[in-house]
Amino acid sequence: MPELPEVEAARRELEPVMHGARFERVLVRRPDLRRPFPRRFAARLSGRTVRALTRRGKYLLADLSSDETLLMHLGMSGSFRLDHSDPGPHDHVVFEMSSGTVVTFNDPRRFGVMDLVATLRLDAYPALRSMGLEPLGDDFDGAALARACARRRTPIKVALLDQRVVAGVGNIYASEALNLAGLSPRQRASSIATPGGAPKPAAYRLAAAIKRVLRSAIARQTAATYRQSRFRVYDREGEPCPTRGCAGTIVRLDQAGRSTFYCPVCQRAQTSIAVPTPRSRR
DNA sequence: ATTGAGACCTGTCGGC
DNA sequence: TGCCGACAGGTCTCAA
Repeated sequence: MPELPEVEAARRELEPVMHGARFERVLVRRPDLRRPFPRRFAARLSGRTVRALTRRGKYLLADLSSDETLLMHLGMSGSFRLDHSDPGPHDHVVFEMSSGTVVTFNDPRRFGVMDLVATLRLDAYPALRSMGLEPLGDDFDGAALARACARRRTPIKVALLDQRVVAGVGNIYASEALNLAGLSPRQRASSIATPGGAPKPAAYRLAAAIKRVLRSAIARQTAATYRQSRFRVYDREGEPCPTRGCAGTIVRLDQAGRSTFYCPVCQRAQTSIAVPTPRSRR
């Protein structure tokens, strides 16, 4: 489930019941997710008020009145539920909020994370410290993307999954954005930048495609209609490429152990890697 | 310093 | 029907 759009959708769902509310009771029904919970987890939350609920990449951040921040990551299979049903299997954490709502965290695979850190030291939190720009932020554009990709020799698809390059993009939307931008997932990340790190046109197209794909996914998530999302290429091996005028067929390929879906016709590696560019300075 | 492979954990789905 | 392997939208660590 959770890449940036899904996490943002969760944030928007939780915000009304958590923002300004107090943790009345915290139930930890299992001592660990991907990592053990921080010590005295429930006690440190109880009685605290949520001053703000924000998102950074795939993390949800609850700013607490105790000057600590609750970090939540959904991993591969995490989700929140707002109801009063009895806890079932894989319901690992239950928050009873003063707003009257019960927030239940469910995570079958337990790749999720819950952590507490002093808000003043939030920036030093390892996963956040090295995290790249927010793709929906104003400062993320072709130039920023090119800078982040310059000098990376991995395939561009693999680079997009690296949270240090762009925050919040995962396996689905990496494939989606590359298709929309008409870029091959196999070309080197550095191929969208000049040797000096300046953006090539592909960098602008890709940055715009990332924004567009994420925004439309958020809109779909937020829509009350719970219909299964339709993807351009993800999980569509053998189907026709959605690009207008393209007669290609989606293929699947393995990159760094993850599935990539793309159209070999309209996503041909543009530039054969080394396009000699005129003298450029660093 | 990068990069790839393996590990973590559980559920589901397709094939035999 | 039932079993078994392959695979799943994410990180983290380790070794080359």
